[in-house]
Parts: sequence; C-alpha cells; structure tokens
Amino acid sequence: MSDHDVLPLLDQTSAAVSDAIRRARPELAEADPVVRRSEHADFQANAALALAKRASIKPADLAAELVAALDSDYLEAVEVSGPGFLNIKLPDRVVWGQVAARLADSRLGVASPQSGCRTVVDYSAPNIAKEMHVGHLRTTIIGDSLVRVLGFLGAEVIRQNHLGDWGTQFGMLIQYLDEHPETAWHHDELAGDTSTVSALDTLYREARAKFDNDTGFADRARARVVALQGGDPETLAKWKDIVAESEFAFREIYDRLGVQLTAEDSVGESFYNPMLADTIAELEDTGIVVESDDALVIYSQEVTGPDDQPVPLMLRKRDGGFGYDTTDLATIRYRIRDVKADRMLYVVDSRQALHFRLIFEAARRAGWLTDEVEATHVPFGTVLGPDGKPFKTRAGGTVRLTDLLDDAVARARAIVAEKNPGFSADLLDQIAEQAGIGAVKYADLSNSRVKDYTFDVDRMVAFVGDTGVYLQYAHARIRSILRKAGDTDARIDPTPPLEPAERTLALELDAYGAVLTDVGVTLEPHKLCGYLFGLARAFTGFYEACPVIQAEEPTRSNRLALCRLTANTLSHGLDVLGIAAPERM
RNA sequence: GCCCUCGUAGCUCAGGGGAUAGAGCGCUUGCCUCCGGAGCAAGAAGUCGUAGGUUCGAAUCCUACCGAGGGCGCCA
Repeated sequence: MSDHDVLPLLDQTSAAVSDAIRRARPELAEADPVVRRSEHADFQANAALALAKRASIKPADLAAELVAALDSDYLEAVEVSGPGFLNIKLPDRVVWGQVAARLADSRLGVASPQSGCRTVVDYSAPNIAKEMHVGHLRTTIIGDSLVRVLGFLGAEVIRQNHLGDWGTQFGMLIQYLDEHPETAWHHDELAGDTSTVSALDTLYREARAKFDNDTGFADRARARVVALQGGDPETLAKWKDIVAESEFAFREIYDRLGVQLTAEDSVGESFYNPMLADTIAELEDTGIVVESDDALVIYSQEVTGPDDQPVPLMLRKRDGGFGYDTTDLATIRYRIRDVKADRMLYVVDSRQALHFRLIFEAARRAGWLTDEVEATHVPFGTVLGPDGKPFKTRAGGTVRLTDLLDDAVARARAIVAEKNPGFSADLLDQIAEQAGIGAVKYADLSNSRVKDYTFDVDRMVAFVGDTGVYLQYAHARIRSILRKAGDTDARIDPTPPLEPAERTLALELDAYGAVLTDVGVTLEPHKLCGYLFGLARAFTGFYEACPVIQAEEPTRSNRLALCRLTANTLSHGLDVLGIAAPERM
C-alpha cells in the first residue's frame, strides 16, 4: 500500500458488509460478503443468500440482521430486495470524494498489488534472418500489454525476447553469403522498402535450394555449421553481423508498434547454448533421464501419446544435437536460478500447451520449479483470415507484419481524412499511423486471449463499434471539451446531488484499478478493453444527459472534473494496452 | 486412440454460481441536429451445442455425448 491508493467503493462497501457480518454472526466473520455492482443500486451484497444455510436461518431474515448491523454512517440507504439481496446506495458526497481523490493522484489512485514480484515475460521471439509475420502479432502485442499492466501494478518486469538465433540453418546461410560476397543485405545497402530480414529471408531460401541440389555446397554448409558451433572467429563474426542486422529490422517494427522490447531484452537461444551440457548433466543426476533409440529423453509421468506410451521431452537427439526442448529446460532453470524470478510467463501460441506442460513437469521433477515460483504458459489463439482459416495472403503465402500494418494504416488514413478533412497531410499521416496501429492492437487484445479471431481490417478501423479508433476518438472528443472549457484545475464541490448519469460514470471510473488488478492475475487484456469501451459508453450517456460547459457553477466544475478523470482513465488504459491516445483526430 | 481449447442473438463477441442473459455491427420505428453525432429512445431477434447431475439458485461447477479447431520423440 502506498499514499496513492484510493480504496475502491466496492472494497469499502465489502468491508462495511463484512463488519456487519462480524457483528451479527461472529462465527461467519471470515465469509465473503459477495458485493457486486448492481442494476438496482450502487452495489448489492449477496452474502445473506450464500450464508443463510450455514446460519440455519432464512435468507431474508439474515439479510434483515445484516441491515440492522450495518454502519449507517458510510451508507446512504440499504434495503432488502428479492430473496435476500442487500441493495446498497452510497452518499453522493462519498462518490464525489472518490472522483476528486483519483483526479488528484498521478496513478489515478490505483494500488500496486504486484509490488516486488519479479516477473519474467517471454514474448515476441522472432527468428533471426527471417521476416516477422502475422504469427508474431499476438505474442508481441499481448506480451507488451502484459508487461505494461504488470509494471504499472508494481511488478519488477523482466522482458525476455527469446530470439531464434541459433541452429544449423545459420551455417548454410553464412556459407551462402560467403560464396556471394556481392549480395547486398545490410540495411544501409538496401533500397528503402526492403529490410535486412526480407533480404536474408530470400537468401536463405536460395541457400536452402542450393543445399538440396548441390552436394558440394551441402558439404561446405555442414562444415560451416561445425565451424559456427566450434566458435570459429570468422564464422562467429558473420553470425553476429546477421543477428545485429536482424535486430535492427525487428526494432523498426517494434518502434512502429510501440512495443517496449529493446536490444537488452534479447536473450535468444544462443545464450543458453553453453548451458545445455550442464543442464542435461544435472537432469541425469536426478535420475529422470532415459536413453531411448540412442537419444536422451525424459518421459512424462502425466501425459501419454498414441499407443499409451508416455510422451517424451527430447534432451539430445540421436545425432547428438539439441532441440528446443533442451533449450527451454536450460531457460527455465536459468530464469529460476539466476534471474531469480517469482513468476515466469510464456506468451506463446496455444498449440505449444503440451510442450510447456512437459517442460514445467520436468522442471518440477528436477527440483528447480517449486511452489514458491509460478510458471505459466499464457496461450493465445490463431489469427484467422476472412475464410475462417489461418490468415494467409491471397496467394496462400505468409502475411508479413509490415504489410498487415501498412494496410491497416492506409485504411485508417482514409477513415480519418473523411472524418476530419481539415488536417494537413503530415498530421493526417501521424494520426493515421496511431489509429491504424491502435486498431490492429485493440482488435487483437479485445478478443478473448485463448480464442481464435478473424482479422477484419474494415471492422477494426471503424469509428463506431467496439474498436480502438472509437476509444481514441472518444478520448480526443473529451480533450476537445476540456480545451474549449479552458479547464484548469477544477475543484470538486461534493455537495450537489449526483445526476443518475454522473453517478453511473463516477462508479465506473472508480472501478478502473480493480480491472487492472484482475488483468494482472488472469493475464487477459480483453477485460481492460471491455472496461474501457463500457467507460466510453458511460461517458456518452453522461454527455447526452448533462451539459458541461453551459452548466452553472459548481456543477460546471464538477462535470469538467468527470470529463477530465474519464479522459485520463481512457488515455491511461489505452497506454497500458500499448495504444496511443491522440489529443485530436 | 488419448489430451487440450472452443460451441451464447442474422454476424462479431462479452458474461465463468445470483434478480428479466448483455454489447457492437446489421435490421425496424420514432426523436434531436445541442459542448466536434462517439447521436438518443423504443423494437424485432437467443432451446446459452445436447442430455443428465450438484445447488435455495447453473449460460456459469461436475459427468457423458455431439460438433469445430489444435496437439501427441528426434522441426522450432
């Protein structure tokens, strides 16, 4: 707890009901008061229904007891309704007080429940020398949002970009580059619209073809692999060059997406390479490793595959090589032992669910993963095309992330230009970029994480509906009201009665921190999206019913304060989603 | 074969023990044209995949089944 915390009204009400339970029925003192937002009042407490059986009393009678025991000083009105619901209304001054307190605080009064939790977030993980594509969209966007939310909630977040930067394919690529020194692939040698990874991607395909058709080249490529793994300085230098150039290209996309990943967060497969032998040795010491068909494996005790055989993790392949099972085991060991993580999140496609289950099981059996540490696979569904199948280009190829974003920005530009024809080309470009990128991110984040969703650009850049653009526009409109009002530091007078629409908006604003806390636990950003959309709608209701600028004082200042807190909450919420909140659009 | 995820309004999706199941888009009918129309109000539209069970109470929890997608040793 810090000085920033403004205890939500729901929590205050819960505490009041808990007090009443303690006074009326001491033996039920620890019971959940079951306080929720209500359509019939500010809040409803369902404790009487839940506890009546344990108290051997009718729900309505227990409800009446609780009403009698409630501290009436804090509450405006309490009444029993239906079979035993407690409908609770709070005094207007209390509600105004919350608005004032949140407005006065830089954190909007939100607590830091994740304080001190060292949290590793593993996300994005593109492959070196390959282009980022639609398959990297969700992990990057969801991971970035979780990083922002958890960080805001006080967690010590450690971002980890587990780059695919090691493997036999690099031997082939390096050999090919070596034999074609005239080929341009560095970012400063390429024309504007071609990136390093685009060039390398093409070169890799050429190398692959040559590898398959030219035995001489295949032999030289294999020798390169040996040289790379053996640490040959010249080969290693080339590899480092490829990695650095690829990261340069990734950073361009990260910058464009507003993703917080930096070079310092890059801890790829190569980083764990020197630890693999030791990792395997340690696993062998625990006795969970088995030799099978000349390979080293760990058989699961929990999961079986076809023919009822236990599913294995492949520690060392028959040819002596290591796959990603081994790397991931070394990784989890490192993150527990050296990074000293309290919590490890893997923002990875849901198809990897079994893999992570096996990794976590093995880490537990090895004694690395204990009950003190949380390891969680944060799975997400597939991005689908208009045909309901995994998103591909019309030709059936992979959709490049750059193309996908360009398309969204272009459509957003058309929409914004139509809405606001007065913008200069420069301003239009800037806003279109923010709107288009925000639209893509919001569309991704606002769907349930584990479900697949259909990528529909026209729908996501619309000004109406549950879209990022709608929220950005709502925010811009409120800022416009504040500019027009010449709003300074409006003081709230807690004495005027609350209009129903003011009350609805104020209660919604008060719930922001609880939503963030929930996202921090469930790791589901779509709940924040749903909240922000609901908040924007609550504001629309308020704006419709309550004139702001023309209102008399003190109502005018009070309403401006609601406008300002709404705008601040919207922009803050968008920010932790990783979405820009322009002042105008 | 086994395991995982998902089946909610015409479409896209929320809701994951509590009052008449919600939103957006689309559709119908009115209203306003007011601080930048992010309009507003009303309406039509649902056997919450099916069948059992637990519970005072189930879209929500459990079981079985049906349907869709995904996964199950030397790719990562």
